[in-house]
Amino acid sequence: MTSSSSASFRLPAPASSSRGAPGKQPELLRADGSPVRVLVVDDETSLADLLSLALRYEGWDIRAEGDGAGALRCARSWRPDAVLLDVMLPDMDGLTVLGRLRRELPDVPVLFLTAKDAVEDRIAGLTAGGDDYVTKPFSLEEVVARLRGLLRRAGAAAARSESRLTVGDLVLDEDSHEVWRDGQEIHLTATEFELLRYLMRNPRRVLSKTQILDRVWSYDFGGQANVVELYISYLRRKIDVGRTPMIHTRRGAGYLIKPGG
Amino acid sequence: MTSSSSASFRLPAPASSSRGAPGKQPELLRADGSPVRVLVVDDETSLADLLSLALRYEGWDIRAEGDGAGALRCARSWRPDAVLLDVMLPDMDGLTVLGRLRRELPDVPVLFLTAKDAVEDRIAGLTAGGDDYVTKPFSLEEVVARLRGLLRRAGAAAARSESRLTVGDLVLDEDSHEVWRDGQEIHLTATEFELLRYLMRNPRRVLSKTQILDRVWSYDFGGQANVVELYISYLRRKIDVGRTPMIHTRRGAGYLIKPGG
DNA sequence: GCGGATTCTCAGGAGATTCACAGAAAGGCG
DNA sequence: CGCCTTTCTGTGAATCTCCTGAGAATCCGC
Repeated sequence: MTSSSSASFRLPAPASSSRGAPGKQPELLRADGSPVRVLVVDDETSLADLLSLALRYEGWDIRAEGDGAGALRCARSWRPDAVLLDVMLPDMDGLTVLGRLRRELPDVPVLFLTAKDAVEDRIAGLTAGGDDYVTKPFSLEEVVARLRGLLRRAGAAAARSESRLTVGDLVLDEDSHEVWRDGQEIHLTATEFELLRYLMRNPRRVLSKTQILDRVWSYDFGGQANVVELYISYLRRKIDVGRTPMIHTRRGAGYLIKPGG
Repeated sequence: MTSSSSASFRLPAPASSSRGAPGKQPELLRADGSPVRVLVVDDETSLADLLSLALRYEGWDIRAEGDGAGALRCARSWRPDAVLLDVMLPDMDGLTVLGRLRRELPDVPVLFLTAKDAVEDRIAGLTAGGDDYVTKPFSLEEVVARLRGLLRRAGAAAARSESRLTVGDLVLDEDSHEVWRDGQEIHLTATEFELLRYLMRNPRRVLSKTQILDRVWSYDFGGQANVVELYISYLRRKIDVGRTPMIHTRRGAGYLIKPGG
């Protein structure tokens, strides 16, 4: 076997200032400092494009393939650090692709994309090796979060401590889905949690309602943009009530979160 | 039993490097600090792949072989710390393989995989020397646990003879299968025990119902995901009744266990 | 082979969550 | 200051998730 080129990841020194990539929190990097490589495999071009765009924005190196053959070719030559794999592909069974992929990249984590109606014929063992999956339709935040989780766990232990986001006295744990403000635990619903995570991953940055909608709600959401206002309101009630507000409105622009004061 | 003929699972193949361990408890290591080596011998590729994947995720170094000849070759050159051996191999009798394996690796523990209808006393004889066995179909948690037990007892683990998991005042002994909450012993059925062990091996981490199903139920389970809810309910009745709850539901995400509070 | 223990399906119900709608409140501008 | 726009939030309904009792099927020890 070829010596595994699987990179171990490390985190750059934590800092609160923005960095190369879009003002995000600490980025995952390969051991040599180059960006993490993610292979996207989906035959629906629109989806693949959407995903590629979003993941690129995370500062990752993205390559997309539309079928199993291409995916395998790419895996072989490009050696990605993670794979985003639609289990329904045109040319070959998703599981076949997976099998060959694993033969090629034994230690690379895979995030599966599955249709929601395929839940019934679930595939045993899909998550057995620490892999994960999301069901369509998904939100981009969800995909990014899961992917980060996989990369984090697949990488060096050093990167493991980083399952928490912190802004001021507000802390969010991505593993346990717990949130604390000033040490006090706060219960959030799934949507509230994803919204807050998105805000906290972009501290001090104005996010428009459209951006939030595109990012936190699933891509097929057809409702009113006003849900964002509603959920911001919910969040405020839970984390800003009676304290120095951290969520701020920029009229005509959007919302942002920043440490109190 | 819904004979969901849907997807028979096919998974990847072996390879020789190790993926970082998950956010697990103490890891087993060899004396020199390198990962423990486990040789998987099974002619059913899908099973061998599934096992390789799961064991690799434990942080172990895995190699897989499909027949007795390959197994012996690998044993000789690679010197594994444990062997996972299907007693039904195409080219030679399981006993023969075992015999030669023993000549090669006298002190290495072996975990047998056997069909459920296999003659029990024959296996009993095989395990006389401190080896162990699991019957197909098995759950990954079971295999991993047994393997950990064997390795621990064989001393490959550098002083890490921890057979107990502790989360708050909840204690689980993997050797005796006993469980205590606040000093009081609690009787659990086999499935309840495995579920609790899985939760306790991943404290403060949200585990989805799919993850739990993939890990705690046997790989051929074709039933409804709602068994997980049921067993969570059983567990709560036994360990959380009238006390500070330790098992928590994260709606839309999964379950997690954490010390009271 | 018998009887209790265990595993699992099914389905009803409780409760949580999501979201639209609409009026109230706040901000901005002439 | 009055008016228009944008944002906030109360209400309620539809939906979804989860919990659990009941009972059938199966396993296991004796």
